[in-house]
Amino acid sequence: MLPAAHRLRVSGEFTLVQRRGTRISRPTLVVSALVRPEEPTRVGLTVGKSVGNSVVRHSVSRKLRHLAAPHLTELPPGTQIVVRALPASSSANSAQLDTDFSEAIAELTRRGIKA
RNA sequence: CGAGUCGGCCGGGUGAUCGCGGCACGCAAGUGUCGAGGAAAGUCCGGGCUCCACAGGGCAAGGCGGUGGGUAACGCCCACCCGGGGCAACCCGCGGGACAGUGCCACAGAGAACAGACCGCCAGGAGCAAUCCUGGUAAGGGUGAAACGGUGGUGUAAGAGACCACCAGCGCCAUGGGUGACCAUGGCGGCUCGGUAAACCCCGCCUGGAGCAAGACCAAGAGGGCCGCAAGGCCUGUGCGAACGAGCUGCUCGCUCGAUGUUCGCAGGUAGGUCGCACGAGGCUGUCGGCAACGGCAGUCCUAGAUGGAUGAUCACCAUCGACUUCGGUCGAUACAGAACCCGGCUUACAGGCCGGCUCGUCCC
RNA sequence: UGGGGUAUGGGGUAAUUGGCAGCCCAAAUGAUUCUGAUUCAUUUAGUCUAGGUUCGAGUCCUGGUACCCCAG
Repeated sequence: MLPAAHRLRVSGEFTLVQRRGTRISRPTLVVSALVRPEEPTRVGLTVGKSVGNSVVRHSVSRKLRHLAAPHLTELPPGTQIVVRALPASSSANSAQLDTDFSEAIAELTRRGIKA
């Protein structure tokens, strides 16, 4: 699970990462990332209304938040990540979400992340 | 045993490892402990709480609507009354007023609201006849959701509450019962008056406005400042523009304030932290009062508090359901749904299961 | 959190005292043509949902569902 220090909180930071960052998409989610070396590594989640009702959205965001924790150390320091959940994620179990997220992170490190 | 009806309850369980949020202890590492619901939902009513407003008069606007009780309050709940449905248990009802006034009742039909006469029936007259004219009548026919009492008789040219008996309905009176809505019995009256107020309306009762992003405090602040490394966000001074009025939170009268002014808009938007914020119309148990809703008393318990927003992941065993089965098991699934200031209700969603009351039918003793 | 609105065939839209649910496009069938387009004729299909008031409801009332908008 993510401690509070590693969460993205401010609305402006979300738009910044999603607009300027590198973007990788998988069937269940879209990952945007941006390196800002002076910041701690942080992750933010966006789970829209199209995913499902409140119970489904919370369950998806809990799974994603749990999955993000082990990847924090592999990333370059100061990486800002925004994970946007797509409607397909409502029916996916956590194993599928894990493979999608890990692939996305691997793709990001291979391609390199914008600064 | 079958069919039905009403009500209450549960909402997967146990354990292990790794994590998240609050609180307590600790210098720290960490340890301990607590951590979603019956609807947390929809936001449809009612209240607490907070701020604003509150000299007064008038007019609007909205809501509610049998009676009695419960409650902090309610449009909620309980009991009863009345009307309708059901063999019954029981269910349903925005259930005041149509003699205050206005409006509407399509089509059909002669006629749809101070009744009226198409066919018909009867009498008189005209005519060779078919038929026509005048008058009486409203029993029968037909139309309609609805046609100005029903059945039987007396009566009559034919008929008719014209008269009589019974019944229905309306009004009044008396007696009895009930706190009351109302009910029962008896008598009298004229003989009989449509529906719609979830149409306008009338009557009675109730309602100041906004909402925890309410609101309070701390910090800082004068041509700038605060938070942030930054991107960016914020506070006010100030500037520009518009109006001449503004306030009394619907309108108006009236009153008060105001040109060094007031209001609105734009530059320029809801926050850095703390509190509010988890002990409350609170839960459980017992007992007493009450048909019940509910209330009194005693004992006992403390039970989420986030702010991009905490409940997740993996595994084992069991439970329930489904599919397959070589009957050993294997595989899959586990409803509706997630607290955001807090309570009381209503409404809606819900896999599956448990318990109880009552009614009807059949059989047996 | 507070407030407002909409829902009518597949799509877009009418319907006022409450009295036969229309119109355009689309679709289907047929005719015209050697074939297609155009044109003509015909047809299918609808009041978001559950109740209530009324003789009668798209319209009035209540609850619900979905969507949209406004303010903070």
